Amino acid sequence: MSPTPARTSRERIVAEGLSLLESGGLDAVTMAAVAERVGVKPASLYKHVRDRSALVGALVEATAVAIGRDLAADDDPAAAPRARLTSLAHGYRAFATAHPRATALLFAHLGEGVSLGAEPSRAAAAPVLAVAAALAGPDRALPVARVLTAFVHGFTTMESAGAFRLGGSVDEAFETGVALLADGLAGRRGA
Amino acid sequence: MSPTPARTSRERIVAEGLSLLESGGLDAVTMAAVAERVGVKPASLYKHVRDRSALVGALVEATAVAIGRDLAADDDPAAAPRARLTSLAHGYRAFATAHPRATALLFAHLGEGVSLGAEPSRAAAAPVLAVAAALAGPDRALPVARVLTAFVHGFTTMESAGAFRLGGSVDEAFETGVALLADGLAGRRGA
DNA sequence: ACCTGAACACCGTTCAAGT
DNA sequence: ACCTGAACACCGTTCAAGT
Repeated sequence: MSPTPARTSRERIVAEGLSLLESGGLDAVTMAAVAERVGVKPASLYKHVRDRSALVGALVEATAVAIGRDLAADDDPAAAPRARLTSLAHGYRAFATAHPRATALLFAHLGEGVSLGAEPSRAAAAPVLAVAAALAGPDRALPVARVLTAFVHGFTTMESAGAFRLGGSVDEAFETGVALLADGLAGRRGA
Repeated sequence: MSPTPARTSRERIVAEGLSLLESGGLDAVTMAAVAERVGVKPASLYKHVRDRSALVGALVEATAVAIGRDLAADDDPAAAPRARLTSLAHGYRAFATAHPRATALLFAHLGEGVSLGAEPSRAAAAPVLAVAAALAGPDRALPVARVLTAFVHGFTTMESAGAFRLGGSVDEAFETGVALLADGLAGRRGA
């Protein structure tokens, strides 16, 4: 008579999906594996999630919100713009080191129709836009934010994919990038 | 008596795999789909390729060689370093526009063991290293090349994933990035 | 209202059997 | 020496039946 209460939740499903993603890559995020982790049969997941691509979309969404929260928490609007840039870059890299697969997925082609929702997208972008505005002024904030995100995302993606195999210090390369962009912005400010 | 001659080849398989990759994403690169394209049954592919992950590895390898060739062909060692950087950045972006899925795969986690061979990796990196050396000197070439690749790869990955949705000119953002990096390098040259 | 077992289509892979 | 059909394990998904 009484309808059975939910034995799992979308939150648990997303949490276990993220865990599987980091431990085994996207291929390991299987409806069967997620179901087993949350203690339910595969078919039951469809009561909580439309299908597997919606689940992957939810993983990306959760990741966007998390990185946005981390970066916003680390940002100090009262600090010097260059210090804010350094902190932002280090924060993104730290997040990418902790969650490499999820971070790589942030800007990947998912299914044809699948794309990040407007709100999570805004949450992730806000801290970068704020720092870019401080560095380059409000009317140059958007292109500068895109450049900063591209560098920091590209670098960390390559790093966690194991692309830097010619020796040398990867940390030094990252600092070089941050410094070059900061110097470029400083040079332009007077121009 | 006479053994049957091969009805397909690794080259055709790779070519059709790349075509499927660009038209439908990595999920569309199915042993069945590739086999049908090359006119053979799925099981026969295993005479030419170890398994699906080796096939994907071959797609990445072919892409690395192709982009290395394109970038090297466009580079003019006699040109001014800044012009060479601009040409390199535009060349990478043009390649990524023509082959977005393959370019994104260049620095993706593939299977656990799977990683790009040394030779294709070197072929792809060589033109970037050459331009970086011209811009920053031989002893700073490696970190600078990493920074340039990170920006250009990150930007084009985000662009083809449809990440730039806040309006504004994406072209302008790309030029901003190239100019910032060039300015940063120019400023540092005297330091 | 959620969970399950059974079923289906599809995919990667192997292998004995063909030529 | 390469190709094929048959077979197997696995995966995503649906749905009628349970509680």
